[in-house]
Amino acid sequence: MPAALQPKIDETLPAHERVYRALRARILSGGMAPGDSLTLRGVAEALDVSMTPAREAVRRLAAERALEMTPSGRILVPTPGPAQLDELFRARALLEPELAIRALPKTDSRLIDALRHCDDALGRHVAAGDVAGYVRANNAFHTTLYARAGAPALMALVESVWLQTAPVMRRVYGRLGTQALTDYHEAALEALAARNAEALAQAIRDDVGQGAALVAQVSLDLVDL
Amino acid sequence: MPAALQPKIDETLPAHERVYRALRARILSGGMAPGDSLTLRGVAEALDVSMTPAREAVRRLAAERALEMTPSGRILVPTPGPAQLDELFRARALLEPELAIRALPKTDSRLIDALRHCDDALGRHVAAGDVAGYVRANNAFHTTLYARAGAPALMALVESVWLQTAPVMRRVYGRLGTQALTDYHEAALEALAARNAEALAQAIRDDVGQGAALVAQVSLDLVDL
DNA sequence: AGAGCACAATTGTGATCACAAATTAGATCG
DNA sequence: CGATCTAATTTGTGATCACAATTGTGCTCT
Repeated sequence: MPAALQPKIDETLPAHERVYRALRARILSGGMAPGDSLTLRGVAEALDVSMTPAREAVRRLAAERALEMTPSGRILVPTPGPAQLDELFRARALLEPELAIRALPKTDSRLIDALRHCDDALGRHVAAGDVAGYVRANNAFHTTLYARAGAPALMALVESVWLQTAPVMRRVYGRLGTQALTDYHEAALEALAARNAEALAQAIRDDVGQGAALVAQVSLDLVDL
Repeated sequence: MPAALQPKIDETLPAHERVYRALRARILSGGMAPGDSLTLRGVAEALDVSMTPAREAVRRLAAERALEMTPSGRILVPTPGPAQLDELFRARALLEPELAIRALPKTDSRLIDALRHCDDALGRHVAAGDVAGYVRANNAFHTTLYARAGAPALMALVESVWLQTAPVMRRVYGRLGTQALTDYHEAALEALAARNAEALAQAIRDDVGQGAALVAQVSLDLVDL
């Protein structure tokens, strides 16, 4: 378990919240691989808090299915099988177009600029072969768009799914080296600018579908690790 | 905060798990109204545990958005507004047909019998005007069906949504007295027996839509409480 | 050399306590 | 009589500790 767990953390926040955000950011950015194990004392020491807030943060992540606590009490990053990954991408395909459509009427040029900025950064990271940067920019694109929907309940569901898929995606992109990825974000941006709800939904579905296809392609290789 | 918080609890389970299940069951069965407040010491004392496991259980429910912890630290049952209720029923309309369809190929006569049993009990409770019984039977019907899908990731998402809607539904049914409710469960059972996926999905969508309509009908009256 | 076993270290669980912030209650003043 | 300020109480937070179960390790015996 490497250090550098705390990039930029507000000191005034409660300890359990700081731990939660640190772990969450690390999971989303691909800093943890499926099967990795954690200890409460390790997390607590890394973030300089006691065991109590560390436990609360871990249990909160476990409730979001981002971490798993085995009956015996061990804490580990879940290893979703092909069936579970299918569930998760199906949930994305159902929920994310809804969020995008709800964001559409609230879209302005500033949002489109911000999204285009995310997409540019994404393209740069692909060109540079920076997997971590790619994952981060991809997260930023979707999160920025969906946040505009102003739908916290739906957003929470999607974020739980992203937390569950993040560890595998990091591995998937690492395997494929971000090669030959069709950029459906461009299509989404065009639909956004044209105020075309159906085209937007389709672009999101395609983007999710591409992720699902990549995972399916690699998931067979992953079993033998 | 009344007693009778523990109906039937395994003593061997960890304390935090017992507390979680007790609170969860109480929320799902309509035992808590939106805006109700809890205290860690109150929960702990009611279930005869210390504050630590009570806190973990409450925070777990908070992660599932079944409870809310205000910045100042108060614990209360959320009061979703019309916009959030729309989100939640939209999520149900998107996710639950998927679960039903996944349960279809695994359906056998035993499952149909179990579901019909739930539906019968539901009808009895409607006739008797037993709101709590109605809510419980309705939960049992959907949970039994969806569990057959064998899709834990999707199931977790749906359960989070149910936890969020449960407190309002109890109030809604209490207001309407379970009057004149079209029983879409019958249609679902027929589609299940006929192995008709589309009809099944439509029955579920109708059922969810009816719930959404009821909430919309009553939500205006609820603001002035 | 490999399987079985006992001992030691690790680890999650839960209780207790001190503390600070927030809420409530009560008294006082206008 | 009502508003406001103050004090007492309530309440969540987080640290520490003891304990039991699990895990890891090194040794022994075959």
